Amino acid sequence: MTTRFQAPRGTQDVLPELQPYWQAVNDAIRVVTRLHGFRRIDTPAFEYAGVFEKGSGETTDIVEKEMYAFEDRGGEKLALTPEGTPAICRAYLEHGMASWPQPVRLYTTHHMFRYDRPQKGRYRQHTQFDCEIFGSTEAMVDAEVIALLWRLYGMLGITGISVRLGSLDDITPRREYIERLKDYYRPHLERLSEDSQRRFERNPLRLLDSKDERDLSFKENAPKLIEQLSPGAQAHHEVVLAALESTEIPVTIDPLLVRGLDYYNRTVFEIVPDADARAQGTIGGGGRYDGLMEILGGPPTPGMGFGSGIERMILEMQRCGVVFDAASAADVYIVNKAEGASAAVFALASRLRSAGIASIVGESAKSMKAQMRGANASSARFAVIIGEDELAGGNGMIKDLSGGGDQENVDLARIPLVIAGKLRG
RNA sequence: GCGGGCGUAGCGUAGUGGUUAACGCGUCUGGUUGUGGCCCAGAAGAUCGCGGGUUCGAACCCCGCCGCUCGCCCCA
Repeated sequence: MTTRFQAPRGTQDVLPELQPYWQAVNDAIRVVTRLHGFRRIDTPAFEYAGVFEKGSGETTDIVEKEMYAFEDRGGEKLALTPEGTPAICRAYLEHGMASWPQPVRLYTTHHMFRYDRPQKGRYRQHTQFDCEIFGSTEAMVDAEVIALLWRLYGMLGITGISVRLGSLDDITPRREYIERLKDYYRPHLERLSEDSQRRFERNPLRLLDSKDERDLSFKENAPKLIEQLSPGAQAHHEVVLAALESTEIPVTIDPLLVRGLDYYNRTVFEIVPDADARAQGTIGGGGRYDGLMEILGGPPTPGMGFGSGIERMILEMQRCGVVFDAASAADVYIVNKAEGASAAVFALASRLRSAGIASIVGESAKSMKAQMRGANASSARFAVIIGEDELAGGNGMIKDLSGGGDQENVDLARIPLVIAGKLRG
């Protein structure tokens, strides 16, 4: 052994013992999306880099410093999807979904790739559940999407979380607000933290998100966007809030909620554990993006959606004490101890499986004791022992492993039927 | 990208400069002629994350790298 490989930084193997969580999440996603009339779409693992450069915004961290971008052998600039929404928008345009009945409701689960420093709940490859609704400007749609995600978390047993809701207004009034915000901060620039000085140039909205002590007093007195929304955005916001409050979803208005993507307007939201204020505590978030399709070269098409990290959902499930019983590996474990009986044993296993009975065959080279130990470890309900005596009589010994170990000799041909009956009983 | 903590068999740990690195769980094999779970016995399994340095001697001290983790930036 000279070289030992390990999984690349920020990636992880999902071992069998964790699979029940993934299974539960995927099952719940299928149910909840059906309840809301969403249909599944799958997009490629990589896209032309331009999809994200234009779609997510060239100055966003996701594109600027986290994107896995590369040239293929033909010189095309590609990128592993760092973010789902632009890719789904691209598919919407490419397949003429504007001619489908509107609005179009789509969901997917997709690997996302971002070159970032890993932490608990933050990986270089993670899996995101994405929902998008295209073609509706209605505020009710925003509330519905949030409610869908809320319902999913409920189904998964995730508790102690709440919705943070904000509004980023429409693009033009937001630009005017940003100018007012910069006017407010400009005289104090020298006294701000280094991070905030950078934010002033790159992403002024983030100034309100600072946790640095030096910035706090300025933050408090800064003009808040949510308090001076344009009339249309204000009305929209009120409808979303009222709809959510009508369904007992705990909502707090977060005037400082800023999302990392450029394309959002009006509604933005995050769902966060109450006990965990860190950024990587956020399990899901999204918002409205009425201008994104045009940025990608399509006709004006409103959109609303979210992304939610499945790895983070699972961490929350574990925090909430959600556990699964260890699944048994099979219903039947065949103890194979007859000289030259491999064909007969193989055929028996095949007939059991055809009858829908999960079966594992022991290794004939191992002793009967060892194979019985294997049967026990597999937590199979029955062992079927095929030894010299049984084979000679055309029988198999069915042993019930659940209790004291009752066993009976049964004609080989009848074994699947008998076991099916016992499993039902 | 910046700062802190950690890294010993598959897993959880003990060992903090001096003989063949210890224990529990797990794995494998046995406990007489063909039988599990409990028990008992035995075995396999670790170049002490990797590389370099200090030292007569390093798992233990120093440096670099890799990985995990916590905080920041930011995101799911």
